[in-house]
Amino acid sequence: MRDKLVDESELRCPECGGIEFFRDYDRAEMACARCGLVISERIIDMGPEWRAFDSEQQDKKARAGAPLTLTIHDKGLSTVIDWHNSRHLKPMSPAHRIQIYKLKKWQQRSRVSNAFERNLTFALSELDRFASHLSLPRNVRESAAIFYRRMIETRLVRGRSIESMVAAAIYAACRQNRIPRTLDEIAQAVNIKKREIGRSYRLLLKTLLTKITPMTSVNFIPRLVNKLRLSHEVQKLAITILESARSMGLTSGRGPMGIAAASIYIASILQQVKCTQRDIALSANVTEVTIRNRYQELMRKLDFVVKI
DNA sequence: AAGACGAAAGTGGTTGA
DNA sequence: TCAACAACTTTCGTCTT
Repeated sequence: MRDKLVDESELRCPECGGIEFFRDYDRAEMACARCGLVISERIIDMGPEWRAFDSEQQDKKARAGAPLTLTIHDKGLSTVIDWHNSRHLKPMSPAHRIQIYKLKKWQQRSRVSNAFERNLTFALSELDRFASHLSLPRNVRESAAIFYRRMIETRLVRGRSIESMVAAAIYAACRQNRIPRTLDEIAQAVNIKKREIGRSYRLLLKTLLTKITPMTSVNFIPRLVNKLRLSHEVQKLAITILESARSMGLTSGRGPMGIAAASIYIASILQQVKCTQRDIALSANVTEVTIRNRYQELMRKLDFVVKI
């Protein structure tokens, strides 16, 4: 299958500047149609053929179905019996119609028959709701779904609230994907006590033997910088400060947000950008006092590292 | 007057017996 | 389960720009 000429409007071949590409799904490559340069490997085609230019193609369009996803309990693969008739066939008799309707009902029941499926169905809809609240990207939702599936498989969810386990899965997925969300934010979005999510999260790590590298304060910097509308230079400097602070062991045992906030504060001073402790404290959800304390610790020990 | 500073008391979570 | 503990917050008076 190497016959698709696609037009990736914003993509250009770095070799010849061509704008048309072959997609080779068998080898998962994309190549320039003019010079043959392989642009990218590992393209994934999970989408159906959405385009249709005439009525004939419109009819053919259904050949692929919706994208495969782990956030629907059967990965979106189940058969759904349509209650309406296809327009290619002759109209159904009323008796036939009733038969089809019953068939549909039982088929739907069997889809979510066992406890596993029922649990998953509910949990994944909750997951989607929570993830929307937190405006999390697709990939985080998918890995949260994977976590949750594994949690059910190891019987971790039994006897515990589905919501808190879903929240723990989301928290784990955020950390795994380096999308910084604090426990506080998640607790607020899902309306569950922070303590409970934390407990579920620890359980998740222990039972699934998952290694998730601890969230470092560096992960919070881009978000804070963005929130405060600071320049990229400030961000780079703040990260440098943070890295040297960490290498000197100044970050252990401290709240990551406080340290991130303090290094941004220092960076903004060094860059001579006006930014008050108050503003940063507000964006970082810590107090000015905490920023001050961290900031002074950092300045005391780092003054010879960061030269003005 | 706004922002920064720092002392002191209070709060909520963790740890270890 | 409980006390000790560290980190962090709240509050408020004072200093600096």
